[in-house]
Amino acid sequence: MGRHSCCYKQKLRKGLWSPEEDEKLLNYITKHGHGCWSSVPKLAGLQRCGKSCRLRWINYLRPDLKRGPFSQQEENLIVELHAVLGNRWSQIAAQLPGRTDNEIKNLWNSCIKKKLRQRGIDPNTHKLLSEVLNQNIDTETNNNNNINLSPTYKSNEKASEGSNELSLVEAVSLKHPPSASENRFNPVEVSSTSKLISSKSLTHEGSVSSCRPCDFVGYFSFPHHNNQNNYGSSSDMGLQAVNQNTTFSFLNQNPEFLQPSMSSSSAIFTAPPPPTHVKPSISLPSNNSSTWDSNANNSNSSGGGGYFDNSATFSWWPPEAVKSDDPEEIKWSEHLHNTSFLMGTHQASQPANYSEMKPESHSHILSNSLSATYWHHQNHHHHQQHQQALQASEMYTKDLQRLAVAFGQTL
DNA sequence: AACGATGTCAACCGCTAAACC
DNA sequence: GGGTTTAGCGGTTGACATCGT
Repeated sequence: MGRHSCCYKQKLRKGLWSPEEDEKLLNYITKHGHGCWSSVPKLAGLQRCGKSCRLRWINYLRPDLKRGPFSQQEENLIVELHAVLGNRWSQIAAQLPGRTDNEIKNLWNSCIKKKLRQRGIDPNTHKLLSEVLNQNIDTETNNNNNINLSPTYKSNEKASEGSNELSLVEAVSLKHPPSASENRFNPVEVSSTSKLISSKSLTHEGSVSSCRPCDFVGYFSFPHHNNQNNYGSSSDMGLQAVNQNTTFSFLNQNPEFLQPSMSSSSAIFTAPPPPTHVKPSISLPSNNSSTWDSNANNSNSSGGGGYFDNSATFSWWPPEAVKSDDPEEIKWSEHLHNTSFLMGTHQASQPANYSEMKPESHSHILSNSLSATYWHHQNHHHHQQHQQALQASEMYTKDLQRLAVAFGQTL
């Protein structure tokens, strides 16, 4: 770990925070609020730079932080959100109250990525690794055919690395849209989620070899677009980006639209009707349900009645990943009929009190304030959801406009 | 018990965009 | 309009913990 340039100049402390420092910062912000971060350390009597104080507050001292390990449902949600948002950790964190972007990023890099790879899923694209391999071969083929990518796209290539943003193959498909009969790199597919949803794996009433969140995003969000073959307006794109965020809550609330009659390695899905109303973004527990904490704590309970409980009854892991001789795992796979997406391993549910799981110097403060701050989450989240939906809309519109510029298209 | 490999996570770095002057 | 400051974000690092031999 290095030191901020400002820390060098002022010979400020670096590294781990001591309990005394935490207490100073906590006391100061509790009394005065943070105001301008650069002035906080001086006023709080800390030998730290403002940036360091801000980070410490956001990632550790903030009273509304949820402590303890991630529940299975939280992990599933992160995977779902990552399939849509890519490495936009702050936006993902915004959907998980009490979790920080740093925490989620760490979890992703240390744990979830590994789990996905173990199950043959590319964590960057959320596609089967074999599919990704095929795409790379396609890409090479296209490159050999002298398809020139504009500098604009190339400059974004690194940015989209590690995310599910438009892949090279997808971008090329915009430049060279296939015929309707081919329907392989359908622009609609790109517009729906900034992800390619291969007609090979999802058809209107087709057999799919694997069922992944990214597939359902495009499919259930915009089934009425299936036969379109135009690029749509930029405003359409924005709306679709918003719709895309509705997909998971739509699925969670309408599991009947996912009726996988699992037979060996394939499942048949019937097409759902288009959503009749749009509920922006991933939903949090409603006011009628118990708190987030109780939902998380009930991760192993099938009848909790919260955000995660009406989940779809399918798994997006390759079937072989589910098969196991271990009775415990078999039992777990049965349990998953009542859960959202299968993360594979049977992890312990959240303890009743997070602070008990991970004793911290300020755990008593954090746990005491948790329930109080949850009210704040509940009451402000609808507004937050709306803002995030708008942001997502703008974000995808920008991405698509960038690509449009790159390929001389008008969106 | 010792040691290296691996995993976890808090904290830092560098960058960007917005706000401010 | 341009320079500076600030806030925020994602990538990376490194200390520490745990595991395996």
